[in-house]
Amino acid sequence: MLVWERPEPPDRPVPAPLSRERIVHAAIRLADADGLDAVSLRKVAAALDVGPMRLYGYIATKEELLDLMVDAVYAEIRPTGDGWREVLRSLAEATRKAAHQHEWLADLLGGRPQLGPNTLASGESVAAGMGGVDLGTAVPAIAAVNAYVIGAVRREITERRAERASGMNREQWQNAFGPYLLRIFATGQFPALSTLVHDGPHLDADDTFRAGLDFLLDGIGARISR
Amino acid sequence: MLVWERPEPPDRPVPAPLSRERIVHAAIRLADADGLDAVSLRKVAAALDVGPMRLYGYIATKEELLDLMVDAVYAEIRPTGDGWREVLRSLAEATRKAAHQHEWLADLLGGRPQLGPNTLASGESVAAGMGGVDLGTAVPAIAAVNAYVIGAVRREITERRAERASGMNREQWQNAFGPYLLRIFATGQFPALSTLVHDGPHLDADDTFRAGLDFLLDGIGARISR
DNA sequence: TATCAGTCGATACACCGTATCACCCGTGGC
DNA sequence: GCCACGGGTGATACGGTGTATCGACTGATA
Repeated sequence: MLVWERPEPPDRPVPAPLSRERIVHAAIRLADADGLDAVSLRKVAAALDVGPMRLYGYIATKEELLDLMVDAVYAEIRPTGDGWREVLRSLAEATRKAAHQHEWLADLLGGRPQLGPNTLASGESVAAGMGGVDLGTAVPAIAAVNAYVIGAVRREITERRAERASGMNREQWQNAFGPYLLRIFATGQFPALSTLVHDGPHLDADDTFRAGLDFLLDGIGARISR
Repeated sequence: MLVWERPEPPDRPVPAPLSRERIVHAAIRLADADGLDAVSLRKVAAALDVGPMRLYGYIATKEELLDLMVDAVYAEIRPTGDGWREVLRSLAEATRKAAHQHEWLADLLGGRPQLGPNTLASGESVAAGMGGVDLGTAVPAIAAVNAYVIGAVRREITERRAERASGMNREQWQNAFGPYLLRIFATGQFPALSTLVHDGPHLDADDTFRAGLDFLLDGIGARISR
């Protein structure tokens, strides 16, 4: 058998070897582009030019893949700052920023126990930054900030999607849901809510997030200095 | 034709006519029993002794069914109390209680815009109870409490499921994940986190939820009385 | 060179949400 | 009283999902 009968095909370069990292990265790219629903094992495998079953040599289940995706994003979430307040604020802002870059994170945050290396490293940064605060306060404070961030980011991304789905900007959104809400409010069933929506401030997403976070940090601060 | 020729068949009573309410109720029962994954249009239809396509005469899509389920649960969430603090606390506790009775609520909360009648009625109760608080504070305060509740409930239910999945009680959970965490902590990569887990308080779910909620309400109170 | 072990992926299964459309039944018109 | 029609119903179908199974091929070893 002659050597040149099996030349290295130049237009089909030898693929990089499969790995957890390549799989997770491909899944993240799919999710970033088309949302979490676009992440199926078949599509991830296809993006890697591989049969679907091949992935099971690297991950046990789809849930594990989702967990790995979350942990991969946590690589970008490294709270820093001087003092507990800056650290907790940094944690919140970094998580929110990550969710802006990867909207699907909002669907996954808080939905599974996260014990991956990057998540733990993020936790380590927070724990280290709480130096001086007594543990009896630090533990519930961290838990509270985490809970707030999960919920706030979830609501924010949900609202963003709703706006995007029905037209583009907030004005069009009001045109879409406005009639329905106007009709509801016109019935007079919800007078206080109507007043609140009508006369209340129309904060943007940034201000809303920070206002809530400030409430929480103020409350924590009051406990610490007590 | 004689009257008794068509008696009411006693063992096959005429089925109640189909309705949104009956569909939603059946779906909630399925979700309560076996989780959200057990809610498929086919199973809901089967529970109602009906073909799957029949449901599309009452709901447009599965997402709409999920929205209706959430709104139905909001019928139980009617915050009451004297003064903004009691009202917000009542909102939080009632939502948490509902999630305890319907764990799937934790998966849905905050994941879709909720404009159903019961959700709006709940919002009305909150808005009405905030009387006296200036709107510039009330709006972000309500948003913050909602965000906190969504995240806190999500984390709590997630943890409860993890415990239930790996044995039964907290001790068994520690035996399941303990070795992994011990090995991680033994590497010394996460000293601060390790200290926090080791020497920190081990609050139960009730205390954790209330501690975070108190932080938030304290912070809101500081703003109101300023 | 022959055998074997192990990896890989094609195929299969059960299930999903939902589009389509033939059928059947009840009703109105003749 | 009979028939044609129209609309609601639900069987069937389609394209997708996660994953179990298992035959075939590959590479290494005796």
